[in-house]
Amino acid sequence: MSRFNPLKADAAWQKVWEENRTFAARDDSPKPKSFVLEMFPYPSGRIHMGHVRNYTMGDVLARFRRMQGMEVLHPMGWDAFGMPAENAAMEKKVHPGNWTRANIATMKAQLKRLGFALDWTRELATCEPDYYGHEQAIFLDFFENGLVYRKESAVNWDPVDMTVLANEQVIDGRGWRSGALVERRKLSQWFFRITQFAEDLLEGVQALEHWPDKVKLMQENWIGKSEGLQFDWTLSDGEILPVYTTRPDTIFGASFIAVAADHPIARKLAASDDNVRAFVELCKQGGTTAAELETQEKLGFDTGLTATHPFDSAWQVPVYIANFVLMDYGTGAVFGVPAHDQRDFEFATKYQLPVRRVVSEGDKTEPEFRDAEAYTGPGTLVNSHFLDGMDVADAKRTVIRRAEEGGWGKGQTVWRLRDWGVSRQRYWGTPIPIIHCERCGVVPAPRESLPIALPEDVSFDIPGNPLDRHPTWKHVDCPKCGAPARRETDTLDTFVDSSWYFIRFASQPADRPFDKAVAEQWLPVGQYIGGVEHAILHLLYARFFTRALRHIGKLDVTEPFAGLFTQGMVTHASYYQMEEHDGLERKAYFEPSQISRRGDGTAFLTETGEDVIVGRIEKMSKSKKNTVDPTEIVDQYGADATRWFMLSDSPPERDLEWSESGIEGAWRFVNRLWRLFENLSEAEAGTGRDVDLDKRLHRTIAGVAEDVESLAFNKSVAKLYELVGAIEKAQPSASRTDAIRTLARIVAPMVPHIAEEAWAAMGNPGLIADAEWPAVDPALLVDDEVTIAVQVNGKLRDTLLMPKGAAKDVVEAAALASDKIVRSLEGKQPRKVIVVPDRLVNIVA
RNA sequence: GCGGGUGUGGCGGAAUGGUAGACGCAGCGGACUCAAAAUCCGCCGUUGGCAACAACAUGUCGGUUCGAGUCCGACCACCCGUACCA
Repeated sequence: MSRFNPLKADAAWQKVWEENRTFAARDDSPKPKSFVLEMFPYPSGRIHMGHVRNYTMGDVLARFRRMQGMEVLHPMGWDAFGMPAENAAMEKKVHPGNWTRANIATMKAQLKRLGFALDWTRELATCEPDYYGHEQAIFLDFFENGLVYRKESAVNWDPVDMTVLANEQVIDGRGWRSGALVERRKLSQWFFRITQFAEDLLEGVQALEHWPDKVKLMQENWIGKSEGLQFDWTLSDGEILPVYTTRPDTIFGASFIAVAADHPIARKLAASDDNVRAFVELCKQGGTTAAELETQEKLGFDTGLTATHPFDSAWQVPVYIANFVLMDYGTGAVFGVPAHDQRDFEFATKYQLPVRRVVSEGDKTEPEFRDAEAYTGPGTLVNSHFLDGMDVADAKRTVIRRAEEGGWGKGQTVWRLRDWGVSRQRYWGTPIPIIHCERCGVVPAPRESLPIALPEDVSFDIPGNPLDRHPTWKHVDCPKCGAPARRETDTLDTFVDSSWYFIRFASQPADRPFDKAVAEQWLPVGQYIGGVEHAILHLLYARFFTRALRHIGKLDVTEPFAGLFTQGMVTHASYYQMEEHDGLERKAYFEPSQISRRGDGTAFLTETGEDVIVGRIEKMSKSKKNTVDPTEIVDQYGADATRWFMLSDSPPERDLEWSESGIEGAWRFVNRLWRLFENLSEAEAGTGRDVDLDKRLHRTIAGVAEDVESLAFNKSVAKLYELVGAIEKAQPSASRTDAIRTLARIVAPMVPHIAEEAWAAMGNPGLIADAEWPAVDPALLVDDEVTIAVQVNGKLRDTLLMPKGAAKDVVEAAALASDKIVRSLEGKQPRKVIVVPDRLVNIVA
């Protein structure tokens, strides 16, 4: 008997699949269509275990759906634009394109090595003109339909690197790379009008049945709908100040007004008053990190202005400038009701402003507010003139109605969601197809000039955008008037690239982004699988794209992803020693391959014997050096064992801890399978039926199908272990032979190489990848005998083997006759006997 | 702070309100072997007991129920998201 040779089998079957184009999806197939998609990778260099887990899950589902008779689209591509390529260009002096394409080649080979059932004929890379050219066409479509616009917007500007930084790249107010103090700069930038679809995006996400609640909630919060009143206050200098509130009911609890430091009123005052200017400057200081905001003191500056209460012209409230008011939400001005808003309460306490109760809390109705915290709960309006006695909702409606009648305010919905700024001052991205002409202004690039390709001859020696300083690229004649003009040198946010790649996978004509009819055959994606880190931005942007495309009549799909699954991370312990660096303590990490563990859990460097600290179990990352290269594992154990381990043990939505013993267990299982398959082809088939084994087989077929359908791979793995154990123990019989032959098909989606090997060895024609999922005989799913638990006062005392469907009184009699039960009752009379048919008997005594 | 999730043996985890701990990993004992690897058989929550068995046990405390890991209420711990959103 030989051991399974994965190296040989993997390569052989991967070649067969490739030559037969087994996994190429046919647009014209008469079969029902299924689109299985995993989030495409960024080509960072090599694949990591997270990729392997993600793509294995999708692969099992894709192969399973094929076996169920569906035409499956399971494509792969590369999210190939982005910063790391430019960083590599700066550090290693390689062109971003060469670096990226070399990484793609490496990673593609690594993915192929795992035997994924991918349709490589549809492979795409977003950094190639035959992809981003079509993206430019979509940009022009959006532009023509008013979904794209340009506006001045503040950005984080790194004056040394001469580039715009994302918020995540600003650390303690300094650029992450240069360390220079970041400036807020106004730049003219391109925006997608995502807020136009805010309501629809919110309603749509709520209707997605096959999305995790967690992700739906995150999207809802991000869109952030709130309903309230925008209304005017007249200031003592005669200006009108619009204020937005979600609590118009508390209008009679108003204590002060606060405006943002960059509010026009504050700016106007700052121009003539040094004290105001000093305070405004103070507000701009301080970081924007979570920790700092939390501890930051609420600061206010009394402008000396007052505002007239809209319901009482004699009532004046002071107007402050405050550091906690945001200019870009609502109107940049709030009115403070300290009794019923915690933040207002803190502010009022600090500046000794009145705190007046206007909503009752239990039996507390008096206007004097003495509690240590604001009351934000429900109640009846008190001390509020005509609102007294109403509940909060009624009072809100009443105030909004009065404001609208009086012409000084109106009910308004405000969204947290902002329009999507897509301009990036970078080289390695999709050029924005726009030309700036001094005479004609902003002119879209002519369609026939697409794709507008990136120039290859660029340098990264000096900071700034290489496109902007390229000697010729940006100089172009205006398409309208022919005068010398300038190309837009900003490129698109890489999230734009990933907002429509799934459409391009479904249909990829050469002359346009996609064919409407063909794309609609496949879309929406039936099952989308990826990391939860994309729960908000990527998924929201993709949902915006399909809506925008539908809006302009290009594609009749609303939701891009009907089913979503967010898988957990692959984790591993990290190992480090503390070392001193420039007087600072820091961790120096070691790779797991350098480490040996002792029985007590401590660890040391294998080579030197030095102790190392065993750190947290956390996501595999290069910076923590706690990565395990999938390729080394595949080379050692084969693709099937690696895949099997990825599916075992941990529920897919939870983190999976990598372990050496885990992969060895998977390898053992692959060999157990192999022994069954190989002995079958050598030994003569048994005769006679083994009904228990038949039943177990059919239960497993049904159970595994159900588990795979719901992506509960750890459960299907457990069921397969049980079946294999039962087959191993069973005496030879026709049933056992059937079971082994069928087993190959049940495991095929998970361990496809050994399954093909077995399928061929058993003399079957064709490929197991094309075989049908085994049929379940429903008659074998029911048992004729059941084990019934017998409890006394809810505690298990005995079990009975009874025919299925036995009458209640028969079961009860059998239970009461049991020796163990008689003993447990200790002579007490049963007061009550509960019989659950085919399950249990509970005797209450 | 707010929102969400998780909490079960040494570990990963199973369990439509109905026999808690399936399955895997690790460990222990045995078989085979000159020996090892591989493989096979057995044991494996805690405590007491030779055993039969009993008691305890699903983060904590309470509740609903004939019966709770599962439902309800309060709390604790950890993880994730978010950031002064008026």
